[in-house]
Amino acid sequence: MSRASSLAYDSVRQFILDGRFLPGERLVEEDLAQRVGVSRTSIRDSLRRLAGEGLVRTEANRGTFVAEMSSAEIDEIFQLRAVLEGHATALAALNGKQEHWGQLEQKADEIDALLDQDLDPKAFFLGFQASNTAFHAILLQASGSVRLQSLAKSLIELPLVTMKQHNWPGEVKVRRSNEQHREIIAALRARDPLLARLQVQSHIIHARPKAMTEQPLAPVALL
Amino acid sequence: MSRASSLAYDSVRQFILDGRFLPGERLVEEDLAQRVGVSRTSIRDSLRRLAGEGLVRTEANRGTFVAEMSSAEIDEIFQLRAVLEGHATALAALNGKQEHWGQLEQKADEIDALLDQDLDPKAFFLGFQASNTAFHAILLQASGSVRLQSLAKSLIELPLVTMKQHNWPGEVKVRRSNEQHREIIAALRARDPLLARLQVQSHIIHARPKAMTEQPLAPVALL
DNA sequence: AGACGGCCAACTGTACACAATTTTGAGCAA
DNA sequence: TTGCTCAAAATTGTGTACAGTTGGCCGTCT
Repeated sequence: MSRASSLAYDSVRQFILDGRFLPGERLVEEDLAQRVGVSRTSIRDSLRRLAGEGLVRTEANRGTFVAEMSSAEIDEIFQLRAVLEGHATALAALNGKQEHWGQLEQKADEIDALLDQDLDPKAFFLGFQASNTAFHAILLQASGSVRLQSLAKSLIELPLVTMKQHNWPGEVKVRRSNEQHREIIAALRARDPLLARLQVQSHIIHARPKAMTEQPLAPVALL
Repeated sequence: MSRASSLAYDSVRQFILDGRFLPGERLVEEDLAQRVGVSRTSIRDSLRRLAGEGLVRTEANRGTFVAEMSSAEIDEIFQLRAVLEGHATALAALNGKQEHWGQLEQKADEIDALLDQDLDPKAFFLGFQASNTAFHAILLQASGSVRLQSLAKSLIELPLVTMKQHNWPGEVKVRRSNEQHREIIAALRARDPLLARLQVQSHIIHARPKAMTEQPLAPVALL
């Protein structure tokens, strides 16, 4: 599982995250093989891995397709994120190091800088998403639990595949979101696992995309 | 991914869960291929899937090995289970159907029956483990969240690989454990998500294997 | 026209052969 | 004995050929 195989994995993954293949679209092995420049073997390898992460869905003898997610499933995933990242944050409050708090603050600063900079919406959103994802990644790292980290990371990127078309947070929401980041950092500095967990849960539930459909979302049952 | 491939997956998985391959042991692809009676291709396929579940660990160009877990990691997994199954139970309290409560009760009855039956320890343990796993599987099903279900299921079986040698719950513990099962069912019937969550968390934390090493376990940070 | 059935094309599933890499161990020198 | 070198053996990684399955197309029958 070396050069060709990881190249295939990275490429196909990127194709999906880029939106070059849309949810529900069929991924033809030979086609991918030619695009990436490796053999079908390596492509199949990567599709198995991606299926494990939930980014694609494979049907026996019929092919593999980019995962589609209903808004109900996306909501489900955000609730799971709230649970897992909440736990991670509680652990971080207990085990995290000073350096982590600094890194978190840096990401929050980056987001504030973006807000002052007034870029065009697309560039702004991309920048925000990068810093925001990094913030949550650091949070997970600070928990000290590798398994928790990998579980949550794959959950975080799942909705991005489908949400690309819809969700576009306004500037106000980003401001409020970053204030929450500051509050989370404060709770971590105070080594208060309960408060930190609650704030992260609230932060994530707040961030879930609403009104993708007209149906009201299921009530949140976190505590 | 049909006949040969799923046969390979099921077989290798069983080999590991049976203890025919011990933690840390190397899994040679051709060897497995001969045992199962399929080609290396299908075996490789199954190893990729198992790696995704965390049951094996693959090193580039060096082979794949049955996952080894330190007692710290196992403890970590039990805490994650407490978080995830706790959440699942809260959802079950809200969304579960009457039929689920009946199924749960049936599993609890099975365990009580085992206790009255006084079998030899080995048979007893196997029976208990089957019913107990089924109980938790039903709980997850009742949550109505497929994703949560699959995440938790893979977490549940991870420690079994390593714990096979060590953990052997005494009869008293099983009795207490099944009382907790009854309490969980009662909370579900009362449709009380908070109580149900707390009881499941307590139940799982209680069940985690202690004293595999002499070191004290990390404190639990659930709420 | 519509339903049925069989053939063909496209694609996935499986096996195998060859390339690349790692491990083993024999031979040799200090 | 210990440590080193290097080549052979073992094992994984990759490409390709072939087998099996699926789904659509087209002709036939009612």
